[in-house]
Amino acid sequence: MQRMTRQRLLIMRIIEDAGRPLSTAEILALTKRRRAGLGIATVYRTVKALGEADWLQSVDMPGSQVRYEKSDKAHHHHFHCRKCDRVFEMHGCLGELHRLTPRGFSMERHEIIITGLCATCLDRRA
Amino acid sequence: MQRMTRQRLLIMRIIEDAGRPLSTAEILALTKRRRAGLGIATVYRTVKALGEADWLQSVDMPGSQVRYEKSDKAHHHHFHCRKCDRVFEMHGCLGELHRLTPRGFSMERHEIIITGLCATCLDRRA
DNA sequence: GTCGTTGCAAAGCGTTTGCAGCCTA
DNA sequence: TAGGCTGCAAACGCTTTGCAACGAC
Repeated sequence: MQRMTRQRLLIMRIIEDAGRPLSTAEILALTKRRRAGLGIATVYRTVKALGEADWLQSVDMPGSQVRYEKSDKAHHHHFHCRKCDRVFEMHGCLGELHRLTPRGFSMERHEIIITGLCATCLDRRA
Repeated sequence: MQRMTRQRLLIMRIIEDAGRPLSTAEILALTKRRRAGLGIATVYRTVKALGEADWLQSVDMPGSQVRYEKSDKAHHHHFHCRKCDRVFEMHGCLGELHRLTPRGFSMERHEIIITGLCATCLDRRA
């Protein structure tokens, strides 16, 4: 992360504007929509570099591609819409997580993922 | 799932004996340990067929391979050891999950994943 | 004997990497 | 102008699929 290039600025702007975690495919599609496409390898290398710089963090969704979001957010979890495959941020968390951890095991991180239909897909189905 | 073959019996027995969700690679390794190796394609096809027959279900662990476990278990969640990469079952669940779901969204499933060190890896480190 | 199942190898698909050329600092 | 960054294409690792041979029923 030593030089600021057109590609990096574009990717950072796209992630900041998204309002939800984006996959590399989504990032690439959004660069094309802005008529400023770039190589998929650059997207992968950039999100990796931005992660190492602690500017973004990855969001692993089970059974789906990894998404990326800015790392300056408060602790939160994610909602995965099974219809449009988009991921949304959910505010808050649940206590009592240590209660689930098996005896003798140490908890370092936790993830709560809710799957279902987002508001848009619910509306469209009606 | 029309014929019961040596390969299918073996895979079913391995999953039943495991006591924790297994990946296709783990299943294959366990068949080899029993000196009864088989093709990796057979493992994939068998877990798919067993899933369609509702005998097992897949456990998607973020950033790791899919694991498989018998589907006759009570509702539970999973612990992922970041050192040995094994996945363990955790009993119980947390209430209040609907509290996290965004307004206008519908929750269908949820997943709680705790990451850390399992008892074995904690002991070995000491 | 039939045809569902297996094993191999090839094909897919998302992700990573090698390398020549580009462009930021 | 140096060398970090990009884009292409090849390589990779995991998963799926085509096809001939096998074996459960």
